Amino acid sequence: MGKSRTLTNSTATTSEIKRGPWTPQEDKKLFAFIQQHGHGSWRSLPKKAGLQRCGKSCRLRWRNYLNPAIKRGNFSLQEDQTIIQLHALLGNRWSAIAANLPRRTDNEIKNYWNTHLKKRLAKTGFDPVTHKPKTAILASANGDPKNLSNLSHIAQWESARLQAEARFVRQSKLIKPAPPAPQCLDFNLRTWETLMMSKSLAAGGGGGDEAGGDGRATNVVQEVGSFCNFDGVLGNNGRQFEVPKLTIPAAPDFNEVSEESGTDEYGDLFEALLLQQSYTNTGFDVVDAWTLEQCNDISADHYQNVIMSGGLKNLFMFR
DNA sequence: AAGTGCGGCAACCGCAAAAGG
DNA sequence: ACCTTTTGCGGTTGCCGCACT
Repeated sequence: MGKSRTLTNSTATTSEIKRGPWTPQEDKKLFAFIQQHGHGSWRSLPKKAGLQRCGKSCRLRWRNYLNPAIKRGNFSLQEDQTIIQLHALLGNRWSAIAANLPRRTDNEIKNYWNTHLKKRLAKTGFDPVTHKPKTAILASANGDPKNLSNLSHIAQWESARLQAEARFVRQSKLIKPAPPAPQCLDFNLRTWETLMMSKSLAAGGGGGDEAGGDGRATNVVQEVGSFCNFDGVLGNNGRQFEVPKLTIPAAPDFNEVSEESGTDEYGDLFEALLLQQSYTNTGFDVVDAWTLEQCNDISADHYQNVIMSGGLKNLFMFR
């Protein structure tokens, strides 16, 4: 730390080793040399290639920039999701994450995480380290009984996460492509639970304020109702439970809502959807995946309604 | 037009693990 | 078994360019 790159170019003491940004000429030399001879020993490469760099610097430059096998440029939505999912499982093990993203380097993924994804998670109310909803963390910290449902969701998430992690380790040992794993943790189940919770609250004769004291659960039901239709029954590995199948009403004019719209009025919801998509695909047996294709079928009107009522995000955050 | 602040990213550093002698 | 060298990894820094004032 603190060890500065002010060393850069300033200390002639370290012989003639150059540091700092690479010039096109240097890139050309390194590239041509490796194309012709391979890199061999990195330590001896600079001399052979006529570069005044240390081997380590050459290696880094090749690995993160010059190597034609690497892909540069914008990350796709799929890649975003993969990174978020794998980070939830692996933490800051960038090389392991990179191994699952063909042609991407660990350095690039690390930078992308730190500059984009971390912020996106934080913005949508998730802790970028634990991947848990911040509100849930707070609730567990103050032991508020009104937020017990949060705790059960956290436990559910954590349990599933650990299973997924164990699975990941097993699969790594077997060196086999990872098949989808059978653990139910999906949007529909949570939606269902939220619905059930709300119904029981309603049946208990409470008004809206019974739901966590702020009427939110009732709002959630209303929003789910305005937003989706429920049907379908499914089983899960012998344990039967009935879970509503989520379908999104089709609407034609959703094109105006896109990822690129960024900071428009749909931005928050869009990010929540992206996040939801990321978590629901964490290698679990997703009953009815909430795909972006489905998102594209949501009408702008629905979006606006939900945004204005301000509750959907809370649903995503397991309220 | 100039100054300032901020975000993104390339590159560096130190440490750990692996490989070689 | 030990030591040295090489490679890999993750955290951090600082330059550069863009946006804003």
